[in-house]
Amino acid sequence: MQIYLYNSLSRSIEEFTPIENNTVRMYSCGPTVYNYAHIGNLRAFLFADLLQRSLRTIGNFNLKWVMNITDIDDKTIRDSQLGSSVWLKEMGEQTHDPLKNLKALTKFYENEFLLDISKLGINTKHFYELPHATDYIKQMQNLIEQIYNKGFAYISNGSVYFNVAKWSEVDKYGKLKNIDWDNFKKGHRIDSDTYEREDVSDFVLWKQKKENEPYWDFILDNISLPGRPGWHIECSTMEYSILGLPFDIHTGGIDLQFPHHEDEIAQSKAGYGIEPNPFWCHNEFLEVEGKKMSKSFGNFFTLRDLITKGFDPLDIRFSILSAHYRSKYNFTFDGVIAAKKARLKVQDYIYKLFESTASPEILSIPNESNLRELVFSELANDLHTPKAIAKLFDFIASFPAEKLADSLKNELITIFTLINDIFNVWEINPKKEIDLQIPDEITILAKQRMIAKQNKDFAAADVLREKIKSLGFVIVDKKDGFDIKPL
RNA sequence: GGUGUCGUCGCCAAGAGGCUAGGCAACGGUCUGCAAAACCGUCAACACCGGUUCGAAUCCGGUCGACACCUCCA
Repeated sequence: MQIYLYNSLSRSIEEFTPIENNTVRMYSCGPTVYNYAHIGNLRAFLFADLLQRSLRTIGNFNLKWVMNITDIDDKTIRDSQLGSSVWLKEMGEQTHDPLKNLKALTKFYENEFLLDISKLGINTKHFYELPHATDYIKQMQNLIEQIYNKGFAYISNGSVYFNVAKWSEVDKYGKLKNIDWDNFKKGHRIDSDTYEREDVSDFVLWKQKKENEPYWDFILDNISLPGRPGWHIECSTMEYSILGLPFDIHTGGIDLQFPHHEDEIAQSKAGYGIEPNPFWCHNEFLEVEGKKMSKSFGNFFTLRDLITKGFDPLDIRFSILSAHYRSKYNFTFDGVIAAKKARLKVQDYIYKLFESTASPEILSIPNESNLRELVFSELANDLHTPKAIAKLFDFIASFPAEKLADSLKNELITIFTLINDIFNVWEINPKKEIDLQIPDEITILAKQRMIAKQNKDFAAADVLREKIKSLGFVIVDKKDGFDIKPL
């Protein structure tokens, strides 16, 4: 099926076709590993996952999906410095080597990050590579050198800056976002580095080392510049080194449009001479209770915070997928609970597909109600998950599982398997009878209740049911007996 | 200050000139001793004020409100 995607470059929905045959090369801006990922971060990764799964399943493309791990920046350096108050003992002993400390901290959070996204239903086997910025220092220096040699960079106080004014003579700077440069310069941008730049819009390619910071040697134009890379240069370099230029799609949060992605385009084009990628896809932000997530509002949640509160990561995945990726999503606990119920409703339907129908009433499904077409055509239209889900619910209501002929059920199992290759929140299996350990105490109370019930002493029966409930179990009456389930 | 997005039923969330989106909740029913679950059914909304139009949530202007970006940020 042809896939259409909104492209931030053209600000419109475009037909997507890969540059090279049937393989899509996609780069996603990944995490800076200085802390646990929060749900806002995770929305961006869930969006990238939705996109790559849709391309695989609906577009039938092979995927080369690359996501970088930023393991060097101001925050990772700050938090890994000797004596850091946020150093955890799980990271090991700190040393006097700043680079070793940096690696220990970032490795720890990288592992936690990979665990988190796995819980959210992202299959880490889908990644072609998860490159680390610190493994590409040489390549970054090489790119900086090319930019410098072509005259689009200058050295100032031991750092190297990109010359935006110079570059603007050659190509547009501001492709992804309209910037009012006159007012931009008047704006309250405050940066300690400002005075070292020729112009506030210039950005750093290479930062001079400071005391007790990790650094790499770098000789540019016969000048020794011990330091570390700027933030934007890493993506340009890794895209080039791993995927090659131009590649197909670049994803990231909408906040990265400017300056990060704008700077990436400028760097790649200035240095390598190639516009990096034709498609830019950005996801909107997630808010919590209608507000930007921030620690001061008390609405800042990491995935593990939510798991501690009893939320299932798959329900978080489904709740985030229930909003379109380009609209703000208002994350609320009630929303996750509603998503859970909706998700389980579909799950129950899937379970029923594995049960045989004794006297089926529905023997065929008309072509216009083909579930695969209904759902995939919505997803193919700029990943419209809310509509896809609505179509799914319409279908379930129109074709109840208990009325379907077995042959239809088998077809639907195949279709649900495909749909779940994208959503990845359901089990495409018969319902498993879970062997729960019911405490003897509960079983005894339940038996007492059944006896009271048989004696028509319903008052006593209700008291016993309440007692069982207070102990965390619920009694479900059946024709001749009862089931005990955890609350 | 500049730029942009958005205000849709109790909640979440689609729609972008005429055609019931959907989910959760609520209410009624089937089932049950009563429940729970499940299933069936009901229900409603387009921030405000003007304008364009035969017709406006949808287009235009204004007002109010929310949020974001311009600084590290998904």
